[in-house]
Amino acid sequence: MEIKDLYLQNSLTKQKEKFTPINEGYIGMYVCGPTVYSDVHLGNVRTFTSFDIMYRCLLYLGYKVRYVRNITDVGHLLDGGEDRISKGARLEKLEPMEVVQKYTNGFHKIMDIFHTKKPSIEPRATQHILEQIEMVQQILDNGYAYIKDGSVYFDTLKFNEEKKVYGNLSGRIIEDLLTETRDNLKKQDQKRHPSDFAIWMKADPDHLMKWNSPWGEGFPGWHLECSVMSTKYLGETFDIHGGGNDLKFPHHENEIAQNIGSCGCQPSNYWLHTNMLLMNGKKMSKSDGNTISPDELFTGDSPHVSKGYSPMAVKFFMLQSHYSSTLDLTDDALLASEKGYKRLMESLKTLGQLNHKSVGNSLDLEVNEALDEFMNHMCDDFNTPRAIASLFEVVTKINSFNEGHLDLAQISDETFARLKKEYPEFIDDVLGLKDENIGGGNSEALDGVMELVLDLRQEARANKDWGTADKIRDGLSKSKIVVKDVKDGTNWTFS
RNA sequence: GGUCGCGUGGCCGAGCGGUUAGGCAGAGGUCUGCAAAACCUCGUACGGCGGUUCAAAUCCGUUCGCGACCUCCA
Repeated sequence: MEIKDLYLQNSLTKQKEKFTPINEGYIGMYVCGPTVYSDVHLGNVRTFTSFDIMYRCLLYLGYKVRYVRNITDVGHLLDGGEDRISKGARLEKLEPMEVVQKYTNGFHKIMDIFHTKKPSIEPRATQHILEQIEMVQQILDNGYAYIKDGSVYFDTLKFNEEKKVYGNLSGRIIEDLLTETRDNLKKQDQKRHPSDFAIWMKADPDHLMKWNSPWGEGFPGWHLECSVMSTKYLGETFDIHGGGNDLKFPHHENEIAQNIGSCGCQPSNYWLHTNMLLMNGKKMSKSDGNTISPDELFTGDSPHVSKGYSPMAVKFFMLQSHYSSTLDLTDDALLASEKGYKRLMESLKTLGQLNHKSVGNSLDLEVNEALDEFMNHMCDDFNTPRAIASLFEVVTKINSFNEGHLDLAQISDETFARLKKEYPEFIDDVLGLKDENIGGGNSEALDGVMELVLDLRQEARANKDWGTADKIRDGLSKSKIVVKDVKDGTNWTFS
């Protein structure tokens, strides 16, 4: 099968390039996952939702994708040199792995709520200590690292002199890095150069998470896990590497250095970086406290929002901007997105109710064009805002057909079949948006009740008993059910 | 301080040399018992100042404002 051309903005080359996979029809994609030391926040959600859309889109295009997203459960250092996971453990009097499990569960729950697909493999750093030790050894053997008092450091200066690539991704110049950090040398006493970084850290006796290694008891450096796990599951060079753009430096830069330093090859052909979610114009950040949790957003229990917003409304809000742009979270924007999302969902329901009988095809072209545009925009670096714009072209068509403003008979059977098939696929399979009002177990019973109630109201209306008709409508509205009289009957939806 | 990015109509947000982004809000209309919804029409926006060009929101220079990274962060 012929797969449609896809163009990606590659952070490594800073250019938009036509995507060519290493193995035709197959894609290896690695995304840096969360560090599980506290609850996820919305910024994490935006990033992983963005990559989920990419994953979905690649699958829809017909690729076989192995999507690897790690869980970082060790190795992340705090300012004081303390492991993040250990810190969490000490504070909550839990085993480190208990902390890891707790927040991993929480992360999974939120990703489910946002209707994202599970990655093909979700490896953890602590499950790959042996491989990490091996990679440290390889880097040492290749001469790009040195041992200092039980720790192993990556020798960025030597690496750069030989390979000339350090700083390519993040646009740093190694000489600048050397001078720029000269005044904090005190914290870097073991390093030869300020830009060097630890790939293996010696552990203090009271450190909770530590392993034996050829260099003594210790734990792996943060950047190492991604180098190791991407290599293990996707090969030394794979297709796509993603992550938040705050990981570009030092994390991804160091990751590249480690891969090249151990096997001599560039880990990924295409690097994609998602931009930050802002709130009040500032980066939403756990460490700064400028944050809102998914739950607070759902319940509205936050000074930043006037009410609660459903997960899909929030997701739709995120998809209305490009993944590589910053997105400022505001109450007004959320309000607007919520309505747009509902209109989109309504159109899906309306489409399902259309009865088609073709007598012509004069409207085929515009329907097909709008449908074509969706994937065209998705294949242009996953331009979800434009793709959604073309979806709204279709919304208008569907509603016009429904209202009789456009003649549904003027599209061919073939086009109608395409509309019925692809439009819901675009929304659900590609964008991962689902109708939140469907399901819930009691909908069958509710449907029956509603049918009866609306029948009664219809009788009242037929008798011009407006008082009763309006009473029913107002009463239902208190239960968040909106009644709409259309030309041949009455519809209802949740508000 | 160094590096990079951004400033678009009331709000959010695409576009990045010439053609309608889109959503929400607002105005008018159609429909309707009323309402809601839906559909149709409408705003002529691109921080300031210069420049390049037949043509600039889109390129160049400059200036102001904002943000990100340089330290853990998606």
